Amino acid sequence: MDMDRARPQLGRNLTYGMLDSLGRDIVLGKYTDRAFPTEAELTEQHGVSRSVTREAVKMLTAKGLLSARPRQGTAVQPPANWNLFDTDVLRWLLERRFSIDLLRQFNELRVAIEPEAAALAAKVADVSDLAAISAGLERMREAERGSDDPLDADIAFHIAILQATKNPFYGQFQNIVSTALRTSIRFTNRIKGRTASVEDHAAVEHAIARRQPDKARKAMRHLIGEVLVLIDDAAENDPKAIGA
Amino acid sequence: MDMDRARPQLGRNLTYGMLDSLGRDIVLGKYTDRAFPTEAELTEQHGVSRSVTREAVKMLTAKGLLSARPRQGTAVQPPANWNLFDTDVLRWLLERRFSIDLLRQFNELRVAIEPEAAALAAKVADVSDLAAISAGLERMREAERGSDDPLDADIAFHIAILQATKNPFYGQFQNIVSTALRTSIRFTNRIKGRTASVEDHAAVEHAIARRQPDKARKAMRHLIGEVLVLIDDAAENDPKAIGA
DNA sequence: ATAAGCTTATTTATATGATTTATTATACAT
DNA sequence: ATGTATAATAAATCATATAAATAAGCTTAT
Repeated sequence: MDMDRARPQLGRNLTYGMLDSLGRDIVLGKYTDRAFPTEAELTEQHGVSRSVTREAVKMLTAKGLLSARPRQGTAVQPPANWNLFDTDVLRWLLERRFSIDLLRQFNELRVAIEPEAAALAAKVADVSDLAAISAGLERMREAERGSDDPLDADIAFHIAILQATKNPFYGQFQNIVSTALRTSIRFTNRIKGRTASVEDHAAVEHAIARRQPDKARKAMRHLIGEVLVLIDDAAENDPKAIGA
Repeated sequence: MDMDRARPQLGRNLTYGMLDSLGRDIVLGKYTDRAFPTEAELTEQHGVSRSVTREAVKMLTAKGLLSARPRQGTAVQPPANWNLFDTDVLRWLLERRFSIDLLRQFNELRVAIEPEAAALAAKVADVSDLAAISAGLERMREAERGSDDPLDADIAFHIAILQATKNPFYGQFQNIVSTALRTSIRFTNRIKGRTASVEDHAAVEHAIARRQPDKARKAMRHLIGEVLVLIDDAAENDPKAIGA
């Protein structure tokens, strides 16, 4: 009846293991057509104590996935209430059956955030910020020659720009962009031998270093626009969800 | 030594009351120069059970404000780890000693998100979306005549556009924008008799209804640009934090 | 018939004690 | 110095008991 004991290795401890397990199940839609288990049932199914169950449920509540009321039980919240900017939630979403729709929607967000971040960076970046951005670009060049990891380099570049804005709201997207890029890499790599265009990235870096906000914005917009085109093409060629 | 018993009226129950109380304290910086209490100390100080304490701490952990490890205790995470897109966290931040800096930074985010949302809406909004946007605008007109609440109307308009994008990542900003606008209203109203320009909002609505993404983007950008100018002026005239 | 009030069953919420595990500082030995 | 055992500490876990909230059904007065 159970066989689903929490696996501590998935998290720091039982609570985190259960958090991860339940989070995945919820996002996978396991409970769309049936009631979410009661506290007592969860406890039995996972073979843990009530404390562990309750604390995992409370964390999922804090992330917007669940709500609990006496007598009524615990219920999955509508997806609109889920906090997509929580890296756990975002990771669960991206790791489930891969959805090209979600990837497109995420990049529709990037095309808003990152060009504006580049423009801001061009205004307020200090020398160490500029150094970090240049370093990211340099890593991309090295990756092209095979001596660095292309994904890590790409991420480092985008992260450095978000950091350079000195705006904590843009800073938030560091984790979010990292998570999303890391999880969607299998897909992006499949599209073609495609390594991200170093030229396009260099144009962004150049504009920021020269303190040209408008140019930086346009260059970044072009760069992410390319990704969106790529995604739309892929969606046409292979309309069904891609990959696994 | 304590006198700080949790007040259930602040939340649905003791746990939520404690969540709110601790969240405020953390954001206020109460623990920047001293260690965060241990589980046992929190329990005693707030006059609640360990269950309540642990569950509140777990929720704050899920929101990025705390982390707990055996032997080391529970510690406040650096602000960069806080999930600013969690409405609780955002509300705590905005409700503490008011910071005009935070308001500016938030509107630097809006100037990225909302113009792009308007452009997207111009592309994909359906009739009911357009109706909701028009309804928001109409409410603003009514508010101008005194027969509706200006803040609610303004929020409804912006929310409707985010909703119309059909993109869940933009949808997330509905709660965030609502929270921020609602909390910063005291400030914005103080700047001048200032009601938001209905004309500027009408331009956005018009462009979306006519399916003109570029015009919609520009109109929205102009609108929020005005707010930023307002904030920067206020910051110059009164460089110190405003309000309370 | 209908609405208000009462009862009951169910589920989360709270409290508390005991035990276990993870971590780190310290003492000790090599 | 470097590694190893030990002790101390705080969270993590388990177990159990009691309280509070509330949905649903039942009763009763009108």
